[in-house]
Amino acid sequence: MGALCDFCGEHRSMVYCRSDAASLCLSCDRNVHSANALSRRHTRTLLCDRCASQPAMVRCLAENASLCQNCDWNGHIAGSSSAGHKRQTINCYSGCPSSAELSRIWSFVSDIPNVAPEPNCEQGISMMSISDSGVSNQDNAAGDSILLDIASATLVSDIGTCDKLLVGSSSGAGVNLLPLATGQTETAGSVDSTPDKDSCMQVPYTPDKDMFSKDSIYEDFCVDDADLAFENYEELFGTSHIQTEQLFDDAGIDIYFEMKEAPAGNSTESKLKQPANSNAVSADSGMSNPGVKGDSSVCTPLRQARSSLSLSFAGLTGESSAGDHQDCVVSSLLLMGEPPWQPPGPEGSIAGGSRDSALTRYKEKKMRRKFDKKIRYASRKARADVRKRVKGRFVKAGEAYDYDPLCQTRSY
DNA sequence: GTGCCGAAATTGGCCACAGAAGGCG
DNA sequence: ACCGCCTTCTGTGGCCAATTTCGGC
Repeated sequence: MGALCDFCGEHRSMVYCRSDAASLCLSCDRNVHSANALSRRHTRTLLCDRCASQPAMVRCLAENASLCQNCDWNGHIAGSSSAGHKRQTINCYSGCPSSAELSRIWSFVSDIPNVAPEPNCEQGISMMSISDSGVSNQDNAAGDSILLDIASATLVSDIGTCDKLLVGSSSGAGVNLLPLATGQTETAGSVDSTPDKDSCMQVPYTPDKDMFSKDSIYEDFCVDDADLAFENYEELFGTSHIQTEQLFDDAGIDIYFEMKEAPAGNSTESKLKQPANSNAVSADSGMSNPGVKGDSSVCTPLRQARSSLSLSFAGLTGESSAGDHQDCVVSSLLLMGEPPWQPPGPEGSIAGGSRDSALTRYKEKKMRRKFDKKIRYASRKARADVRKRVKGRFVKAGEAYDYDPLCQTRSY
């Protein structure tokens, strides 16, 4: 740490605002994000203790440090002595929490400076959205009520509940949980840190057996539920049905059913696939970069999936909450290196039947949706249905055609 | 285990045009 | 503020070429 606040340049930065792409001290964080309702929606998280430039994804309990994906990966790379460190997720928050509220929730952060209450910020903790999930929730059974609330909400966090957490609030403190912005999984319990959401590799982690031994976690992963997030998203932002459909198209999710079968211990390959930048947006940019296209040997399906993802959200960047949701929901679902319901390694091995079941359900739903394609303009469809074609292409009225949908005849 | 090759599967683009949307007087 | 005219943009389905994946050797 030690980087200065991007805003005031005086105080040590503590949190990272993804929407602003800025590291801020707590004081400036409150000032900046109390300006208006939109800025209050910016999701922030702790700054990485190691590089002090990226948002922290996990808290390493052994090192007592908040780490971004890159640093987490570098520090807990497979095979290293620290690979078994227990880690917990650090999710993002929004609103204008006071320093007291922050210190209450980020109990592991000992040096939260005092920040004067921001008069413009009417909503403090009630607006705040933070999730401090993981083992500490279980270990600190006597924690305060907020932590317990968070814990209870997080412990049930699977894909199916993700969207609920996003829009709802847990009981009591009214804390809204926001999934972490980048590839961090929503997996509760000990963190299965996924430093490389860009590749199909496996990463070291310390699984909470209780979490993953429950078949129900995997069994309950329901694409229907996951889809809900995107359907709601569509309702909120008007994205076309087809686009949302593409989010979970074959390449988009099938890779998560398939890739877990990849060898987990191939550190060489993993290294090769590790992105230079763990930032989700950057990673996506890289994917859309034509220069990357040449590398067809690396996880092509993933690239395709993410390509469609970036297209789907092409118009939703910027300051809006949509961008935040893109980060927090979509990224966490699709950009993570592995599916949250499937921890790597033997301990995470789930009965093949459950996996097949999930895969089957997904495929069935996908087929349904393909046939359920929404037609926005029935009149256009009606016209297209009767329009004459040449090799599938529409032809001008009166010109020669080789296919007439009405009578299947040719004009020549 | 690896590489090559052909087959199969998937993807994206093209076409014309009615109607929606927006700008302008 | 409302209206009419004009221009631009969008979406629709079938086919095909290009690309990717898969399986056999």
